[in-house]
Amino acid sequence: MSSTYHHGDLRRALIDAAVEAIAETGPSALSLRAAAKRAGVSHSAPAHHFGDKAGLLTAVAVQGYERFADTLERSWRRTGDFIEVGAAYLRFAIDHRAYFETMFRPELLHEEDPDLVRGRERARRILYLGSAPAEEGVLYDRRALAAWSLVHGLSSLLVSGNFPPELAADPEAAFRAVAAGLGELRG
Amino acid sequence: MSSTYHHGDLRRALIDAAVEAIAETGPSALSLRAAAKRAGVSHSAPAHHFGDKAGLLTAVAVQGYERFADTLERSWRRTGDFIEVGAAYLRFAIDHRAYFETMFRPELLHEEDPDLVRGRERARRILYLGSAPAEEGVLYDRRALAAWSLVHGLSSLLVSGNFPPELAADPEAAFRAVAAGLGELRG
DNA sequence: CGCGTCAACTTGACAGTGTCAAGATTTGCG
DNA sequence: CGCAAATCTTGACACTGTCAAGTTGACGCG
Repeated sequence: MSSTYHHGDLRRALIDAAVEAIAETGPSALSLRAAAKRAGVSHSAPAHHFGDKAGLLTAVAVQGYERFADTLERSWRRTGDFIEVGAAYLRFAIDHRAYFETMFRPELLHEEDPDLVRGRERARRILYLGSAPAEEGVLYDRRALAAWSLVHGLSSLLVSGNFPPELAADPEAAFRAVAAGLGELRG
Repeated sequence: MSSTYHHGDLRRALIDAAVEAIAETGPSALSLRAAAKRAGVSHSAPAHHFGDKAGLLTAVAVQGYERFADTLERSWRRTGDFIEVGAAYLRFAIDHRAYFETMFRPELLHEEDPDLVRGRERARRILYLGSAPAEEGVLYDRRALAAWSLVHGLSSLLVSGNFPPELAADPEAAFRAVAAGLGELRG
């Protein structure tokens, strides 16, 4: 039967299936066989395209980094504001939780994968350097690192359920409130 | 043979074995059978004490939260300074990486476990309220939430390998530099 | 048009995993 | 001393990732 053999776009279909499954159970509980079943193919079809379980998760992470970097870049261009980019970051973590969780779980990925390295590097460049044009020698902007840490911490705490319940209802508002009052921390 | 039966302190031994294993492979790759072998008992001894794989990980997380809260509390008493507590937080994440990673991975734990809830609550109280005495109605201190997010983000990024390489060598110094310049973010 | 080569996918097998039921051993309490 | 309960083991089951071998289909070349 020609419908099963040569699916045509199985790679993409498997990634989509994996993302769905991850959204339900988290990345560490992803099962290759379950993803294969979801895509309607045999249990070892994923291995052919991704080699490995880590290979499939790496492909998910790569796609995640692409969308992530696109989102951040767009937000930078539109607003040029740290706070707004931070809010976009937070929204990405919430709306694309499956991607977000997979991206920051290196023990499940092929860290040396060229596409992954490239995607990560692109996202890092946006986050480290902030609005500063890529000066030679300047490897990071301290303000950007602070902003990144803050919003990544908020996102991680939120996604992992370690957030004050009364703030979890509107995390973006909480983020804006916290960010607006950052100066108080110094005193 | 009386040496294998009635180990006497198997529960603790299994937790220790689990912590060692987690330190090597991460919490999601923990194997009950491997932990049992490490402790020198049969493959299903862990189930008797912890019921579940999630049960063992929960026990690890509970112990982690206890040590974590002790560390933070001690730092508060000694210094009374946000920055110093943050530094202690960061050091804990680095020095007790296995605990730290397990604590913030809810999909692997029994979230409703009373000991876990208690431990988490204790840590949260320290982190949310900061130095403020537990006023009624005040559920969190904005400065504390900002500090917590910042240092948790730094810790997570560091532990997950998403840190500028030249800063990863001395993360505490990086944290202090970032925290000291936080006010700049507002402008 | 036919054929062969190659990629895409399947089938079957293997060791390892978590979990459960049943059994064996030891402790402690009456 | 003896019995009940707690502790641990043994054996089994379904499921997992991975690998080798086989099957099917597409595509270019004669």
